[in-house]
Amino acid sequence: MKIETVKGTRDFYPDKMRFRNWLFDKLRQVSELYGYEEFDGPFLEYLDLYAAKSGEELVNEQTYILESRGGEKLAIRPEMTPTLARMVAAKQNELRKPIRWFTIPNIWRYEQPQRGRKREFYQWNVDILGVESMDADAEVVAVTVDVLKALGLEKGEFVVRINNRYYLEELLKSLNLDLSLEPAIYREIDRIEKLKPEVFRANLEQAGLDTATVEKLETALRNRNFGDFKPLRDLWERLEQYGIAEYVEFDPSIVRGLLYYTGTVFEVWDPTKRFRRAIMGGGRYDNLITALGGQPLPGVGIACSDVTLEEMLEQLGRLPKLARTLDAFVVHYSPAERPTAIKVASQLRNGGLTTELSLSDLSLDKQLKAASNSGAHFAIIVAPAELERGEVNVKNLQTRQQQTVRVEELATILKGQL
RNA sequence: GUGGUUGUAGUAGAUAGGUAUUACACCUGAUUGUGGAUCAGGGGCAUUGGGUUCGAAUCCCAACUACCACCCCA
Repeated sequence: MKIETVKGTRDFYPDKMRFRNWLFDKLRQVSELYGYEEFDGPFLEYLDLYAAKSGEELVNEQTYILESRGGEKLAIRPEMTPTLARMVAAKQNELRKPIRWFTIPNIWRYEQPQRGRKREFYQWNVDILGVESMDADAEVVAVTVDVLKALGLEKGEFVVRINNRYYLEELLKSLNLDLSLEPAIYREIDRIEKLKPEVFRANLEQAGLDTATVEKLETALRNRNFGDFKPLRDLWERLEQYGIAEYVEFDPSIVRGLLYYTGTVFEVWDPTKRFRRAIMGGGRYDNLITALGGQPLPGVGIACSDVTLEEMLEQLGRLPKLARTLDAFVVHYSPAERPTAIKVASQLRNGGLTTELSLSDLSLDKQLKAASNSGAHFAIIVAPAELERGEVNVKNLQTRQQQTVRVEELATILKGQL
């Protein structure tokens, strides 16, 4: 019987794990540079937590739902923001404001896997709560830009497209649109880039708009100038002060699917359009905490997945080359030297050097080959003749140069040469 | 959930019905105290399950995977 991985899941062999750790380290470093603290929550939540605000599609179609033995409906987390909101609401008064938190949880969504999209993935979330002004939104965008730069992306390789849902609302009002049509209209607006113009027009006319209105809407959505709409003006002023205005652009067609967003919404895109989808997404959610029983507390956050980031880096040829690193590999000439080899290895480890010890009595040839394949900087060869003088051979596996070193000085000397 | 493409050793990549090829990797060896070269030798593979056929990697069906387009999204 051959058992494979569950559809849409991944094994992280050490090679892959090295990349994942590298990625997470970058995400943590940048988050912490801005004063964000890491948190985590449970893998399972009550389904009700998502029922209210996450959006029908996400909850009904994409969430893994299971029943506990006690008959309660549980959900495997399909996103992290509701957990964050629940945690914040539960201890709202004792938490220092503003709340700056980040997390990298694994998230599950029942979707058709394809490139850049799995069923289990890790999702970096950065959130700031307790700030009403656009200062918070600007900070989140700044963290986002810095993360992408830290991952090695350069200007022109990504763009943060920003909109404000209230701007869009006013726009629709100015066109005298029936507000009951809004969800349908938003949906089409969100997809405008992917749809052919004819299809876009046809869809909207089907939703009840007349041709003249559709044309006006199209023109308005092409507008890259938000005029005197204050929240966006405030935001842009800050973005300029951060020095990141060159990485962002205003795009009135950004909507986002989650119901809880209010005000600012933004997405990171690949300007070359190699990805026909957002790489990151986020926005402001001013009502979510009250929806979960807390006092009013505004929030802004962004999320992205390890899968899309990896795909993005790969497409751009920016995947880091991460070799396994090991300081020393200790080999011995014959079984008689093994006790000393063990002592030598312990000594190196006590000195803080990562050290692998050969555990077999294979020929020196084989052991050196193993040392070479281990990725170690040095092979330490414990052999009888040198041992009589209290010395071991140290071979630099890159330069192939060999030196003789007194056992007591080994750790110190190696540290100096790494 | 819908439609399409796909699946050959660890990896890459031939094979258009007749005992599966090659490269790299791997293992063994080349007078026994030194790894990456060279040489010689070696093991391992047609996703799975059915069907057609004297005979299937090859044709047909199904399942599964990955990928692509919808859908949606990170």
